[in-house]
Amino acid sequence: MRHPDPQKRQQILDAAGRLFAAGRYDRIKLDDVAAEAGVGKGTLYIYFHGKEDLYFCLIHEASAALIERLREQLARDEATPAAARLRLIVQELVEFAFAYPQVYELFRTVGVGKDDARWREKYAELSELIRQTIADGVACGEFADPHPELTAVFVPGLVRSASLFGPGGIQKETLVNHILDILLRGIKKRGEAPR
Amino acid sequence: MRHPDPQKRQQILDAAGRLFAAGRYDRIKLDDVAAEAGVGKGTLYIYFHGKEDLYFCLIHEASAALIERLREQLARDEATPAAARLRLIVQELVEFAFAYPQVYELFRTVGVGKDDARWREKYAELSELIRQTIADGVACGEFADPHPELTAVFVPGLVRSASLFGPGGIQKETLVNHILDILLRGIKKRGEAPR
Amino acid sequence: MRHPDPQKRQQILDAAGRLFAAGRYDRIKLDDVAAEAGVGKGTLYIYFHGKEDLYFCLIHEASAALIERLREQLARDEATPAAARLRLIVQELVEFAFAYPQVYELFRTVGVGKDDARWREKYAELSELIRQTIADGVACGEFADPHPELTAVFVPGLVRSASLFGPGGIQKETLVNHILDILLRGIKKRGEAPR
Amino acid sequence: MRHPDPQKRQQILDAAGRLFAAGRYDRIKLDDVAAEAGVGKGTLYIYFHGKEDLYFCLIHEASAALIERLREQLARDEATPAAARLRLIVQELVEFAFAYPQVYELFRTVGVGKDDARWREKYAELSELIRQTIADGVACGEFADPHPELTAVFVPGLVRSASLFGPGGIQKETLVNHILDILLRGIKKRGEAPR
DNA sequence: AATGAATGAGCTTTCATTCAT
DNA sequence: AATGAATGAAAGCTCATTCAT
Repeated sequence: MRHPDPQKRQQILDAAGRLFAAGRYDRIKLDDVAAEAGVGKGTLYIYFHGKEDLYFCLIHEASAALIERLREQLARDEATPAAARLRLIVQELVEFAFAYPQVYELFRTVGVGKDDARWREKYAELSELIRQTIADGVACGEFADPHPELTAVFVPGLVRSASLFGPGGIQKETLVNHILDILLRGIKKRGEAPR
Repeated sequence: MRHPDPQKRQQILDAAGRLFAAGRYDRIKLDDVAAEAGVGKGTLYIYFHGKEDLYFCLIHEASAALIERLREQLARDEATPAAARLRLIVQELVEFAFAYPQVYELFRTVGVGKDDARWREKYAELSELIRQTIADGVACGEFADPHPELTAVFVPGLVRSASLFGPGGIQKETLVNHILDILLRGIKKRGEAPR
Repeated sequence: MRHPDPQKRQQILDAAGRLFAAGRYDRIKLDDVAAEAGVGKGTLYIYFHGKEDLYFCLIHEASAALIERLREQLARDEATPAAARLRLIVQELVEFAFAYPQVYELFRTVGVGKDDARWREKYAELSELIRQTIADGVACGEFADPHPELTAVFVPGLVRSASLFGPGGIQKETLVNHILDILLRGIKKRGEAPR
Repeated sequence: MRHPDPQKRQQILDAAGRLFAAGRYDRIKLDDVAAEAGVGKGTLYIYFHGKEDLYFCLIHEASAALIERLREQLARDEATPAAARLRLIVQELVEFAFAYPQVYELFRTVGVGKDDARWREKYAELSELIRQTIADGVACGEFADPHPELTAVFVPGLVRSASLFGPGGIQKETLVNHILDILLRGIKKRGEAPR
């Protein structure tokens, strides 16, 4: 598996992304992927081992890109309070969900079979990034969370729920704020601030 | 499509549930479903229109059952505070996720294409149930939530995230508590306890 | 194969006749035959060995009826000239084709494989009847025909061609006359009447 | 449905012709057609939409070829008397029936359902060709025929009857002559030749 | 005798993969 | 390297036939 022309490889991944995001794995024909990418069907097999491989490469590279962005963002603002860093993460996730709804939709399609080792690994990376942020917040007394590793998996889950099932036409800003509201303060009405 | 023997129909649904939950839609052969159900292949077509129909009936009836249970529970405790009712919902969802992990896993696999109208409808019912509960809490001054319809879709999302990606071996109790903690109070450390 | 209720048997044959005449053998489902006949599917197997048997019984009995009628007619008019007897045959065939277009249509569907021994036998009977009539005409100097056995198979062929492919809305009378015209005198214009 | 290799398409049609002519439509398996043609089963679907399409293409192209030949023959002998032209037609039909008994047999199997529009159209073309020839003969005083359009459908019918049900081992020559005898002069014995 | 639910062999069709060009 | 015609394994589905009731 040499990849003589990285640009053509990307062309194929883009096409595949568009199609896989739009329909179920088993309904996407490689014929269509090839057509959408504007290459011959045989060419797919020069750049990928087969349908499954193409699919997982797609998922893998999309999530790698997302994580990469997140890391960069977080690295830039290392000193800020944990809540701000969490906001950054949520913002980035929402941003991503709006910018590449197909890819976000893709994530949803991933099975949890053993095939998906590569994807689970990426997901674990993402969770860990979030968990660390929360754990930092706890360490510095900003957060109180007995199960940061659990809360961590909630974060992308909230974004996902909202973009899949939430009311249509919602604003990014609104969504980010609401997720953070819930995440940070819950919905329980506070007693009057103690005098 | 008459259904002469409802028991046999259920037999098939059960078998299908087991298989579909364990693997991807396109890898499940109707041959296997028939074998698992202990019926002939043709029999499947007496009770269902085909593979797709079997699949969606499965989803639909599973979620209908879940919603039914929820409604019953909520009806029984109409008077309790909203927080208690929310706990009931989360408990029920978690219970369900642990009791029928296959079905919960099934939900994940549902496409969002137009085919799934029947399923979206069920999902909407579930969300509405939750939204109403939150809205009630807001009405009686117990909750403060500017977007109950958004929060509503978060609730099953949290359960899903936890059961799919959460740390293995977690206790139902712990999970319910943590979800409610987040949902009600968030993770932000409160100011000093009021004197 | 006992036939406990001859009337029910006929009921089935009638229904089958209607359906087989309307469509290709392989497109007719025994389900439909049973429904059309107003009996259970299993009942078909009490009166017939199976689909093939039902089909051939149908053909066989229909042609037997036709031949029976022909024989009766011919027996009644034994003394008439051969041309008149031939007219009788053509009339009867046309009559039959108009009265039971389904059955006539059925004849068309018969395969010529070895399965059809029973039908070929019936067809041979019909041809022989005609051949004999022609041969009689030759014997008494009324006809001149070097190949009566060939002419004999032409006769039902002409009726068939006309009813299958002939112009729609044709009158029985016209058809009979034209067939006899051709058969007896051809289309060649006679030279001026001698002298 | 592109047809990249017309030769392979013909290969398949030939194989299909051999098989369909030998047995009933529903007993012919595409597996066998593929094997007979020496191609993979999937290849059939590159060149045809499916079994039905293959079948009708077969019928259509065979009759198109027959009609083409006829037209050529007739064009060559435009000036000859109508009787000679009719002989040409019968000769050609008989020739065809002997050369491609399968195809002739095929014609018989065609349903008269609405599917067969394409075939009926071809059949109409053939009839019209014959009708025109007869009408010409009538116009120039050679024939007397009050229903040329009816006589026209008789012509292929005669060939068919003979080849399907006629006595085995008959000579082409004999058949052609007998058909023409009947068609032109009938079987009625003429009065004594005019002195 | 009559039924129709159940069956499963066997069909048509699809599509990931290969490979000659 | 790139292609797309060819392939055939494997799938979904049908329906003649059976058989418990």
